[in-house]
Amino acid sequence: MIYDRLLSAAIEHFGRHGFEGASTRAIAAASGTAMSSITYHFGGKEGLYLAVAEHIAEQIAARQGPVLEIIRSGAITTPEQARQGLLAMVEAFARMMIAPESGAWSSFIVREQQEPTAAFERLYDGAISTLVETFMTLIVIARPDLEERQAYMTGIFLYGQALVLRVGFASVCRVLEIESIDAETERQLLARLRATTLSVLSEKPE
Amino acid sequence: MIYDRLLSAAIEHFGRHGFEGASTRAIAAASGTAMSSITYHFGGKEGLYLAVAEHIAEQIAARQGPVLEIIRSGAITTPEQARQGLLAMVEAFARMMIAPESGAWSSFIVREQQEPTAAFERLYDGAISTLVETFMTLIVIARPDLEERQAYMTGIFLYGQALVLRVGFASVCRVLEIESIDAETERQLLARLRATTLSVLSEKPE
DNA sequence: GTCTATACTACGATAGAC
DNA sequence: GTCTATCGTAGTATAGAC
Repeated sequence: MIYDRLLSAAIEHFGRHGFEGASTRAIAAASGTAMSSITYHFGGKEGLYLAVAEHIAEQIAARQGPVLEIIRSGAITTPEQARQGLLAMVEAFARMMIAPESGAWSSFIVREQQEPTAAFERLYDGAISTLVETFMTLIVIARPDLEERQAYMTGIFLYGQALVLRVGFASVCRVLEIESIDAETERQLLARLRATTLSVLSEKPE
Repeated sequence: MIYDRLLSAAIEHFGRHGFEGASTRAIAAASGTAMSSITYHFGGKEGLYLAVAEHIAEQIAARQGPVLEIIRSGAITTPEQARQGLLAMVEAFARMMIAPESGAWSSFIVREQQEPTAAFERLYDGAISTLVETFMTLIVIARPDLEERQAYMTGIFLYGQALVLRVGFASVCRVLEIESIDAETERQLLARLRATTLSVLSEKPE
């Protein structure tokens, strides 16, 4: 119980302020417990940080799991089937980027991408790798005109479109003149993302 | 002289570790001077942080300035002209994302996007706003079939494609099985980015 | 298991010598 | 202008009471 409260407070604090920026005292206080509980349950600040990474990986795997399930069960072979699978994955990813609940996760991961620590291994092996591999398998099928490496690069750019919704959040809000992403804006964003994704996937060689 | 050394060390430290994570002692040591020099020149840690934001904004403005100059001088009116302008801007931005020298800048900006402080105002007003406004003007011209808001969203996604090269750096390297982005990979990435950007800009309504 | 008390380190700010 | 010395605060870790 205190274990869980510590973990969820830690996600918030580490996500918002980074490893150095977050304070174990503040995390303990937010959990209504003493700082030494962190030592008892996680062995210290670093142990807590790694536990957060593992928890995030599990949550992502759980959220993206259903989509992956559908895709993998379907025995996808045609470019059109692959396109539909990719659309579903991009949309699920974009929804996660938009959801305020996952804000701390995204920040946590983004920090780790730029300055990877041991936590990045857990994130990548626990969740990201599965996503990326499925995605890359599909895009190779969807774009048979491209070499494998070129197809991977295309996949990276497709992911980037969704990523910007979180990583460029402050600028996105300024451009659209909003404070946060409301339901209508989200609908429009997803519709537009669908359109741009489709046009990239249907891109004709010049 | 010491002023410049402090500033450049600060960019590196703040970019890598964030505001709380960076230590004034470490920055001073890296500059070969005493910590109190920071107080003298910048008034304190926060003053130094803001000075870094301003410096980054200037650097970006200087780097992206030439492209903006060309675009604005050309009196762009046709969709085809706008497409060429957008391609140039996206490419310039992607080059900046790939360049290792700008790694600290990007990290600095990304942090500010997710948890904006007073430094974000300086970044946005000093550099980002000009870029974004030019970009959005062009995309409205390039995609006359879209409403303005839809066009803006499309522009956001286009930027995201380049952004992922920095923000998802660790994953990009894993997918492409490289340690860092070499010249040949950079060439391929830019070529692919050009193709996906073009297909988004030429997207036909269904 | 959880809390209190304490030890120890590192931080940023500041005063004062040069 | 730059450095040294020092202060107060906040950080993590740890020992020990309950």
